[in-house]
Amino acid sequence: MAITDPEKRILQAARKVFVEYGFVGARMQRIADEAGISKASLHYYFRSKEKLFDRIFAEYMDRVMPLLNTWNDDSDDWESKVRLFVRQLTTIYGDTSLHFMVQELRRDPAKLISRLEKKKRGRNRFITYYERLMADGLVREQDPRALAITMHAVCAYPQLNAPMMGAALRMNNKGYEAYLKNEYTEQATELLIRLMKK
Amino acid sequence: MAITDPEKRILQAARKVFVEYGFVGARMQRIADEAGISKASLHYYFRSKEKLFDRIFAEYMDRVMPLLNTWNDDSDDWESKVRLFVRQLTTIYGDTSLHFMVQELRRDPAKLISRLEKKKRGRNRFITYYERLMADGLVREQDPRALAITMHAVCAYPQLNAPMMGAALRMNNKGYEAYLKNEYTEQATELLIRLMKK
DNA sequence: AGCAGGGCTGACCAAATGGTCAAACTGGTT
DNA sequence: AACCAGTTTGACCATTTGGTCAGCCCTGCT
Repeated sequence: MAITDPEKRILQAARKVFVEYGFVGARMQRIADEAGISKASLHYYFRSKEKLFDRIFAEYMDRVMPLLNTWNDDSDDWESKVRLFVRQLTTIYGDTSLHFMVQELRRDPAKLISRLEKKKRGRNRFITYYERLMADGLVREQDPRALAITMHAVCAYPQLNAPMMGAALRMNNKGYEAYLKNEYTEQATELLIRLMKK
Repeated sequence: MAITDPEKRILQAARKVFVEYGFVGARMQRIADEAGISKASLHYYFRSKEKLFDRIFAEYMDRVMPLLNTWNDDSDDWESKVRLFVRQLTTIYGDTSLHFMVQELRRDPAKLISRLEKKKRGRNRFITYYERLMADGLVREQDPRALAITMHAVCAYPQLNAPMMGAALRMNNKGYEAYLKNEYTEQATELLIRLMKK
């Protein structure tokens, strides 16, 4: 609790509370407490719950969206590219609390759309890239869309639905988390590469 | 709006409202309206919001849980087994509103645990099955846990995070949904089978 | 008709919650 | 000291929401 800019303290508190409880479940009082100020002060800095939420949500959005469009690189070494991509996806999806975004996106899809239209220029880069690789005969012929979905699914889902998958594998919280971090990511990467290999 | 058992009408209304808004966002008044009765009547049948919610949640849980343990069959024809499994997963995950369960499970993981302990007898059946197949040299050698996760991920995620993936693929709602139903499921099945083949 | 009991509801309540406001406090400037 | 602008807050408000309750209505029984 260092003496820092109140606005930053508020944002940090809001992040925490919104991610944990979602927009509907979050309480302004709680955010104020967490930031160490009064609720009135909170409203002094951010006029409304909605305004504050939008700020937080946009933040997360801007961090995740680029991942849907990566793959600028045009090199032929797609294998290490996949490795890098998976590493990025899992880490960002992990500490970015994807579940928060999924939840809020469902509550108000308009938010995504408006924020998305701007960046929607051109086709998905992974797809373009993979099509090029196919044309050059470097990878297996298949619908790159299914591949794209699979990549994201394999990285995101185990974290998104951790309680269920952990239970299915008969692991407790710690064990499942450890498995994800220590073994699964590596295994998933290999699976994905195998899917693309000719 | 046929004249049916009020309790059934309530349950149906509750299902709809809880799934759409989640426990925190759901309103008892709304459920009552949807069921065509007064809020007081609603409380007459189900003492509290929590009690009503538990009933609904348990319902969904009982429908999804078996999927985590399928694979009774011991035949060697694992390929058609995979095909069947994927079909089941996608349909049940689809109309069962997996997002609802994921959301509520995160809100109160204890609910899963208590309801899970009962069925937690023995190991995961898919894993046991796959280990047998490996021992018999019928499939590729690999950690079946990663495979189990991948299967669920590939079936659930595209529906769970539809807005994001749809956007990533530059499709509108309808288009994305159509793609999932008409092509993706098939492609995903083939991907999974290819992952297991020797 | 009278009555009993379950189903159903309008009116009501207490608590929670997002938001407002006038007043107090702070540090810097003249 | 007087003043000013930006910051902070306790007290307060209107609304929403889960839940309660006394009583009405309906049906079947005597």
